[in-house]
Amino acid sequence: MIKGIKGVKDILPEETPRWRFIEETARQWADRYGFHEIRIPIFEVTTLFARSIGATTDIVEKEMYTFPDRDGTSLTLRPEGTAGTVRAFIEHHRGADPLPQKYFYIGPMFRHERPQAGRLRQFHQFGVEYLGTQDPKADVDVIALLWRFLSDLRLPDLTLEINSLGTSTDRAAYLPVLVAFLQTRVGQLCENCRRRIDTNPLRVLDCKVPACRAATEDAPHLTSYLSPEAKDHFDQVLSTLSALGISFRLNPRLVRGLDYYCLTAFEITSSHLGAQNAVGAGGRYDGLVELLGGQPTPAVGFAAGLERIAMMLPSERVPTLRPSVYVASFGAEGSPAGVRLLDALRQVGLSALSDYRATTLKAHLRQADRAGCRFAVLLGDDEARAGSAVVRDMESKVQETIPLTDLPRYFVALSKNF
RNA sequence: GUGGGUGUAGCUCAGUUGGUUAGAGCGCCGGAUUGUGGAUCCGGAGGUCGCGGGUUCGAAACCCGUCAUCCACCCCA
Repeated sequence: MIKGIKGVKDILPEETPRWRFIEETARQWADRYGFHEIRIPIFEVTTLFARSIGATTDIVEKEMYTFPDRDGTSLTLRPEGTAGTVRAFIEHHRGADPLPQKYFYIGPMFRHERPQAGRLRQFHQFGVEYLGTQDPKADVDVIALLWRFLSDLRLPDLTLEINSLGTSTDRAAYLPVLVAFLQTRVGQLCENCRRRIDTNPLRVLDCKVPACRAATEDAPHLTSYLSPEAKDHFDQVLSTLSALGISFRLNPRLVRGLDYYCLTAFEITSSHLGAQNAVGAGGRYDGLVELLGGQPTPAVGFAAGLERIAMMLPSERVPTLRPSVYVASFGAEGSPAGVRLLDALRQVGLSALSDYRATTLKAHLRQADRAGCRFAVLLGDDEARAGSAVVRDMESKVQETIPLTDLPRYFVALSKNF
C-alpha cells in the first residue's frame, strides 16, 4: 500500500466542515479589518526565504524542503507566508499604490520537523500583513484581529503575551549587555543555552529549562534598553489594547524565531494545546521590505496555525450541513424516474441524494436516516406509473402524495423553513 | 537529530505462565417485517496479529532488527 508522507495528513470529509468553518471565520474577520486576500505561490526561489527568515535560523538551516529545478535553480516549498507576500508586494510595485496595503492569506506551509501534537510537516496558516505604516494602531489592529478571531471561535484559555524587541539599534546596544550577563551565569545554563550565548543570545531568555529560567531571572530586560521612540511605540500599543479591553501579559522573555521582527512581538497561547502551545504569533518587521530590495516600508503581521485551532475548536461551533431530500426509488419504472427526480431537485438548488445500491425500500430508508435527510421521496413502480411520489417527513413520519412534476417547487417552498 | 510509548478486523480495544480453529464492542450487509428508517433479536462478510529474522515440539505473546505512528526534547504557528 502506498502511504502518505510522514507528517503530511489527509483532512477527511468528517473534518472538512470544521476546517471550512475556521477558514470562513478567518476570512470574515480579515474582511472586517479591511484585509484583502492574496494568493502567493507554494514555492519560491530558496534565497527569498534564506534572506528574509535569516540564514542561521532553524527553519532555514534544517527545516526547509529545498530542491533543484530542472535548470538547477534552488527552489523551496514555503515554510511561512510573509516572505512570499512581501516579495509579491515589491515585485508588483504595490508600494506605489496608496499605502497602507493590507493582505491576508490562508494555505499550506512546509517544514521538515519531527511530527508531534500540533506540529506537522505540511501544516496550514492564516496570516495577515499590514504594510506601509509604522503607527502603533496598526500593530493593535493586527493583534486585535487575531484576538477577536480566536475569541469568536471560542477557543479555550487564550493568553496574549507581548513584548518589544526594540529597534535594531536598541538590540545592538542591549545584546553585549545580555551576553556579558549570561557569561557570568554560564555554569547554571543548559548545554543548549551555552551554545546560544554566541549564536542567538535572546533565545536563552525563553529557554524552558527551569535552571536556565532561574539563572536568567534577574537578567537585564531588553525593554529597559528601548530608545525613546521604541518605548513610546510600545506604550501606545499597550494603552490602545487596554482601551479595546484586550488583556495581555507582558513577557520580557518573549522573542521571535525569525530574524525580521522588531519592536512589537506577540504570541497567543492556550494551555489546551500540548507542548506546542502557540496558536498564533507575530510582530513588526519594519526592515524586511527594504532587505528584500523594496523601498523602506514598515510592516506588521501575524500567522496562526490552523491545525492547532482545529484541535481546540469546540465541536458545537461547527455547523452541520445536511442534505435535505433522499430519493428512495426502486423497481423497473421507479428507478429511472428517481434519477430524473434527483436531477430536477438539484437543478432547483436542493441537496438531494440516493443510494444506488439499495434495492428495497427498507434499505433506502436506512440510508436516508443515516444521511440525516429531512425528507424521503418514496418512488416505486406504482408511483412512477401514477406520475406521483410519496413524500415522507423523516421526523414526524407524516406522508403525503405529490405529483412528480410538482416536487421541485414543493421542496423549494419547504426549504425556506429548514 | 535525540528519548519514551504504542502497533491484533473499517474503528476502539481484549487476548492468561508461550498451547489446538485469534475474540469482543461499535460500524457494515442481510433476515425477522414479500413496499416503510432509528430500538431489539438472529445471521453474514471482514484478519499476511506492522514487516523480517531468531528461540521453541509449538509464537499475536519471548529475543534481535526494521518500519510506521503517537508523545516529549529541540524548534515553532
